[in-house]
Amino acid sequence: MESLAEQASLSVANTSQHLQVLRAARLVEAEKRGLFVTYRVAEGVEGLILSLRRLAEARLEELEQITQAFWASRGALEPVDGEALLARARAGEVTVLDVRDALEYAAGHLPTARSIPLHELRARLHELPPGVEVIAYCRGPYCVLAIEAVRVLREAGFTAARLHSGPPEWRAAGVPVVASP
Amino acid sequence: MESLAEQASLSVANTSQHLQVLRAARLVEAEKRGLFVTYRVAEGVEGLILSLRRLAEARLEELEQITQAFWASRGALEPVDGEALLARARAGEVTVLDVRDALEYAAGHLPTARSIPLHELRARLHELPPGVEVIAYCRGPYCVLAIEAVRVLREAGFTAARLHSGPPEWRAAGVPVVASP
DNA sequence: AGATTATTCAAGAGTTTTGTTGAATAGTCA
DNA sequence: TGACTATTCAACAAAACTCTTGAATAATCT
Repeated sequence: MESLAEQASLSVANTSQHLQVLRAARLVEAEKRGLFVTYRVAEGVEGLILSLRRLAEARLEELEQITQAFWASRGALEPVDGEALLARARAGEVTVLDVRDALEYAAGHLPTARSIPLHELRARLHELPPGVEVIAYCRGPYCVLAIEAVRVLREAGFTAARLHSGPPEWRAAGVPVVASP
Repeated sequence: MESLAEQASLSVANTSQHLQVLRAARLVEAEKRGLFVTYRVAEGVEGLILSLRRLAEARLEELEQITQAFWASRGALEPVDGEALLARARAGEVTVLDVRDALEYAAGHLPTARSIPLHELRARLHELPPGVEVIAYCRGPYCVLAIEAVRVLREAGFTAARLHSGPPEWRAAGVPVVASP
């Protein structure tokens, strides 16, 4: 909650009110665990959001144009995808990097991924095996964290690329997404 | 447009404004044909609405309870479904009846259906072949026109039942839906 | 028990959305 | 061309939503 309010840059009270509304609408579920309350997006809601986005992509040509231009202007960040990635990661050929906040990583991430939030990346570059290609991801196609991460990694001499998709897409596609305790 | 404003019981100007907003959002398409403008829900939007409804049905148990109670209180209107209906209709064993407005019928209806808007039904009962079972439908599961139609038909001595689904569901399921010129 | 912390509640201000009214535009028919 | 009709525009009023502030509640720690 604390963390949600901060990420949305809203007051804590306002965030709480929003969550109450969403809870009354059964779109999120709350679980009280000691002093904290954990909120979870309800089953099926993520899928609807993805459907909505697909419709938007299908109908708004200018959206595609804008995002294309944006990505192009950020340098050639060719999207990488596919499940072969998992095998390559297990074999140590690539490092899969989750650059979202630690709490988001804990809530669900790719099995082989390690967590370094973007704002800590520059200071923790030494944790990455040198000379190994890095594949960074964040929340999905419209999240810019991984784009920035790739920039930082390339500046530091790494071969780096961005994974276009994120946890919501993987869950929808049946790709395993694990949570940390 | 005229007809949309009336059905929504909104002023014509207000209806026009809503449609302009929806058009700017690419959710509806407009086509000017002489003095009138024809509006059409854009491709894919109907599907999103169905997805949204499915989510609502899945998550809101009270919705199911309310609708069950409502239908039960309206008498035993067992829902009838399936494509065998089309065959039976072609064979003349049942009359399929569309009780929506004439314009809605024209925009798309079941191939074998004939149109009698609900408010004209009592006066046009004689058009129906006597002694033949009638299956009435309207806009879909949450539309009450067909429920009322069944009541009227039974009062008049017909064997009548309600088709639970409507054109949006059929289109999503690939059932043929035809339009009148 | 008392202090501390995370979350929720309640009242009010600011902003956005929705609706109304009356006039303007554009196409049709005589 | 001029009268007519369907639709849209523009300005304003009403309603709903969002956010802030300050206090209340509930669980934890010392």
